[in-house]
Amino acid sequence: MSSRSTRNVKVFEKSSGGGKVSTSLTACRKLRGVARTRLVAGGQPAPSRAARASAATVRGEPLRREVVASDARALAMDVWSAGAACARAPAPLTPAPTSPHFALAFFPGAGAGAHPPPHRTQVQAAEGGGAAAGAGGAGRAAVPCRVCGDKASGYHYGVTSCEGCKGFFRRSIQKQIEYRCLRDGKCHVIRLNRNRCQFCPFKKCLAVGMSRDSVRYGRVPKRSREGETMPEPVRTHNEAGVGEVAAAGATPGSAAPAAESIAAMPGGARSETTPEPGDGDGDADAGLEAEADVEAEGGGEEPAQELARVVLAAHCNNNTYTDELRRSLHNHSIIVLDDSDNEASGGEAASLWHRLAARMTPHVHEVVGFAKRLPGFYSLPQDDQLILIKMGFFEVWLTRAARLSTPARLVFDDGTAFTHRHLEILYDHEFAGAALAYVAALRRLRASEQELALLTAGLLLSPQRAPLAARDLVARLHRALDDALRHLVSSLTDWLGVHTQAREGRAAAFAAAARSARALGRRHHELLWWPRAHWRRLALPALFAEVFDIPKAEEDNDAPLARLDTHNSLSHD
Amino acid sequence: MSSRSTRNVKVFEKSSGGGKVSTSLTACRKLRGVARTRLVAGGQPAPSRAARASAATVRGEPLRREVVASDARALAMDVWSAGAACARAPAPLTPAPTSPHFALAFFPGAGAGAHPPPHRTQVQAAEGGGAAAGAGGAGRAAVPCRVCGDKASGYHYGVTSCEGCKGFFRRSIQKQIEYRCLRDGKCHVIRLNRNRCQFCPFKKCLAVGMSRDSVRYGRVPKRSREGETMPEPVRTHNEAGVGEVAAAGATPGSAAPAAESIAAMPGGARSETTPEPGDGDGDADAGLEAEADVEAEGGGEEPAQELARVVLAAHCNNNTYTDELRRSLHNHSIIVLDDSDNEASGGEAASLWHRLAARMTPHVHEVVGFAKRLPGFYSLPQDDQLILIKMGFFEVWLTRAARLSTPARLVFDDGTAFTHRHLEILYDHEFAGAALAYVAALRRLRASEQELALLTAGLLLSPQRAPLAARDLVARLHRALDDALRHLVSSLTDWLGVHTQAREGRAAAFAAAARSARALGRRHHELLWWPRAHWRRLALPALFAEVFDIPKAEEDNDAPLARLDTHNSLSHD
DNA sequence: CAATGAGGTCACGAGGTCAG
DNA sequence: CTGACCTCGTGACCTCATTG
Repeated sequence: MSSRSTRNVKVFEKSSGGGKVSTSLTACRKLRGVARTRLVAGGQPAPSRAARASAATVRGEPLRREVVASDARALAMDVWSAGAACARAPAPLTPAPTSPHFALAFFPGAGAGAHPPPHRTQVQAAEGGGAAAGAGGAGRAAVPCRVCGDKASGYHYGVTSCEGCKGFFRRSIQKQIEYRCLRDGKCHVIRLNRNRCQFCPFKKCLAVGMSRDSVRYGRVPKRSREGETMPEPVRTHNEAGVGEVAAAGATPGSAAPAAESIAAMPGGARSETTPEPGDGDGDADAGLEAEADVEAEGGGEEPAQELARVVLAAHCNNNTYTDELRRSLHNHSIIVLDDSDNEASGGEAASLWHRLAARMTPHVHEVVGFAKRLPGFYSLPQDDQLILIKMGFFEVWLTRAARLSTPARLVFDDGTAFTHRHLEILYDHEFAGAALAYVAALRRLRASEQELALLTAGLLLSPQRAPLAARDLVARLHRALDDALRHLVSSLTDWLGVHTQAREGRAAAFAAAARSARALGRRHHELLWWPRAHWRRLALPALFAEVFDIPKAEEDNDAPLARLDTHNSLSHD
Repeated sequence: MSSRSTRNVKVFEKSSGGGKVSTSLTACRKLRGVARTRLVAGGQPAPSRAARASAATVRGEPLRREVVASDARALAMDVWSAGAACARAPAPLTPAPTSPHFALAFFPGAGAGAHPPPHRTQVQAAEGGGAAAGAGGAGRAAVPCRVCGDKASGYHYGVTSCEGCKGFFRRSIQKQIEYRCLRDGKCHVIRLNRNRCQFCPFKKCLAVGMSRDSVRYGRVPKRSREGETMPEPVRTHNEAGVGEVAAAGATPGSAAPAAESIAAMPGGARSETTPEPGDGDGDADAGLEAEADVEAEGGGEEPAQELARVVLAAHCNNNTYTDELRRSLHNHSIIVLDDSDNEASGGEAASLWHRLAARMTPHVHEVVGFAKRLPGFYSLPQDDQLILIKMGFFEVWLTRAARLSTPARLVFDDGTAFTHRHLEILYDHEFAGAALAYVAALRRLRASEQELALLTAGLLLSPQRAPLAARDLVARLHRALDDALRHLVSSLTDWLGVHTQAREGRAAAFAAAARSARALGRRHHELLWWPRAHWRRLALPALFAEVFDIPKAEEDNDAPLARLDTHNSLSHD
């Protein structure tokens, strides 16, 4: 069967719907692992493409690295288990209906019995040398699945993963299966035992950032193909325009954290399972490097700048409300929700809550990812981490959303907008006004990416949150962030030749913004009484419900996150 | 054969007949693997290029396929859909997949993944200057794709668009794929979710003016590089009898069924079948986006200009009464119908009706194509679409024909002319005079192509047409067109340094022309009593009869205009 | 020639399939 | 149920025709 005949078959099939063609595949397939590219290349007229292709296609053979991975993990665990353990037990003041699982979902490390290793250093050192950085060759070792460590087959649902986890995740989502762990919900997910339990692996999938929304279609963007690992435009130092420059540099990674780096993910933190970014480093986001640096030594730079850099990276890699998105939305219509469907007692409110939840929920992931990459966050007790996220989410989200919004409406990343009226229905008149005012004020500030990063980080790490077990630590972290922000502002305005007063003014403005945000956050939590009261009828997305402590469908109190992002268009009854 | 018949979840449908795709997916499914499996034997999965290529390259014969959503339930997690679409059982954990039947019946559609915010091409942006809204002229970073907002890579098919939308549109046209929306056909198309649905993005493509006929070779006219000015969609090529030449060298395909129905047209589009019985009028929608509200901060074009651009594109691509044609006709003799053959009671009239129909019918295609590309037209209920076309056709046609005509005769594109006397025979004395007067008035206006486009668009989208279900929407659309025309007129006259009065005068003149046209249209429909009464003897062209609601030869009385929707208007020829 | 857009190419990932 | 494998739509790039 020559290629031609195959073609014909194809054609034929194409038109009628048959399912063949594979014939020729068989032939090719045999050779594949060896040098399929080569073959193909030979026949192709375009040399350049062939070259590119081969470089891209040829992948090492399945390489068993579990051992390595395990080892690394074990190491990390040892180092951290102590602290983690301590932290977890004592916290008696859990917020509302916090289910341990919620925590687990976000902090897979805990599930494994230890905290994720903030110190990637060791791991990376060990791994990095061997794989990526190594000899200049393009020889990249098999990339590990971020969920189970098996050999990844590609980038699926936003995460470098294997066929198994990919399929598992797909099925879970499609069929909306609810899982439950027979054990303690802390199974360690690795290839060897990933089928023992479904709940834990699924949880892990989510934890590492799998989401149907994190799809990357089409061929991989840039290179990352070429052999040499060109040290990305790593900004060695913070120059005057730090904020801007950094933003520019890191944004591509953030808008597409997923796409760009095979290693990095929006979900943020890498879990203990994946010891290292593998090849991803080449185009891995600067953020990782920054973080690594910090942990490693943090030498050279000023602490404040260093912190700012890390926070910026965390921000850029976990935020989809980018300027770019704003720009693209500007050129299109903003869709104001229609008020068509509703009426009935609270019908409209219910509808709005659904809409709101649908658009807000995806960002929970981002904020969590962001939090996880904030220096020191990991060292907090688990419960504190949860509290901070639950209490700070709205504030951070609103602050980010301000970028797309206008004084008249809150605009989401899909272009839909909530007007004052909508907010009024959801919350109340005062709140609606206050929220929009906050947004407007923030916009007037024209905060840079760097400033936003520090501001939101500060909102998240607020020591005055209710019952924090490690309030002192949080306070310390917060102060550091605050200093960094002030430092940044003054250095910037300084650079711009602004008077001291103006400088102070800007710093004060940020402080005021933070206060406003926190006030809004508090009020927001109070106003959640409505959805809490109507939770049964609302059936909001699980994750949304979790963050805001809204009771959710009774049945599975165990597998809360199972439905994560499986938000659904609910019933209108 | 069996192997052929089993494909995926895709169901194929032969061209015409508004075939429904209701065939069961399930049925097809099981068989499939059998035929295929064995190939696997070989070994590794080789993305055999040969196979791939054939699949991609071959332009199969015209084959219409309906891509059906593989899993309707997938939308469960749709975060983007505003209104929850299918209300599934309230039970949150229903693992039960929606019955395929259900899915097909209501939400047959393309299942697709989501698009993440992945990669952002390395934008050289680098500068963080304030977002000077608008006129800055200075280096405007990345121009956005008019379809999805992504970074545009150029001007494709008549629209500034990105590689993705460009490729998507090309494939859609080449393969003549029929899409369906899983939801309500109102998905907001943006980069982030453009892959979730195919129907809506395609609709959007058409809505913003994409057309294969809008080819523009060579470098872009002048500026427009950033400034966004609408350069006349050059209509470079347009062979003689253009009508709608079978563009695409592709589709050497078999004999394409001569689309003899209002349905088929190049501007082609598919309309959403299954108009929700409930809210036929549907509110705003994608099509509207073109003229929908634009965020206050201003961004891209003025809504009016945007609308004008789209309408102009639609006009230029669906009108053979061009200036060029006028010029070429000038160099030849206008053929005045001779009165030789006739006599007999009405003999002459019958003959004239035939001649008229023969020359007018081809333009039905054009007007339909034009209508289909008017922003918002798609969102109208099917019945309204039909009504508007039926009622507006004559007016639009006459307005267009004015270009070739003279105060004494109506000239068709083949050079034949109908004098007052002819018209008198066909209609009546008053009408003949009025029609010629209208033509004369219009000629005196010396309307530009852009003005003509907006004028005719306004004629088509007249809210006062009889029983429109979505009269409000039509009214809105009409107002937008009206505004655009007024805006155009004033800006133009302004530019020419004309006095305000003259400006007003011109705007008023167009308004008057529109009124005249509509009056003529109404009268024309009344005067159709004659051909309606003599339909049996006349045996006029089906399409002609269809537009004017004249009984026609028995054949298919069933699906007269019904074919409008089911038809894939993209088939050329 | 350079610029530009149509169209082709083909790696890539979603999602389906079906032995195991 | 799992997961290796398959098909196909996607979209970043590439080639080529056209035009200033």
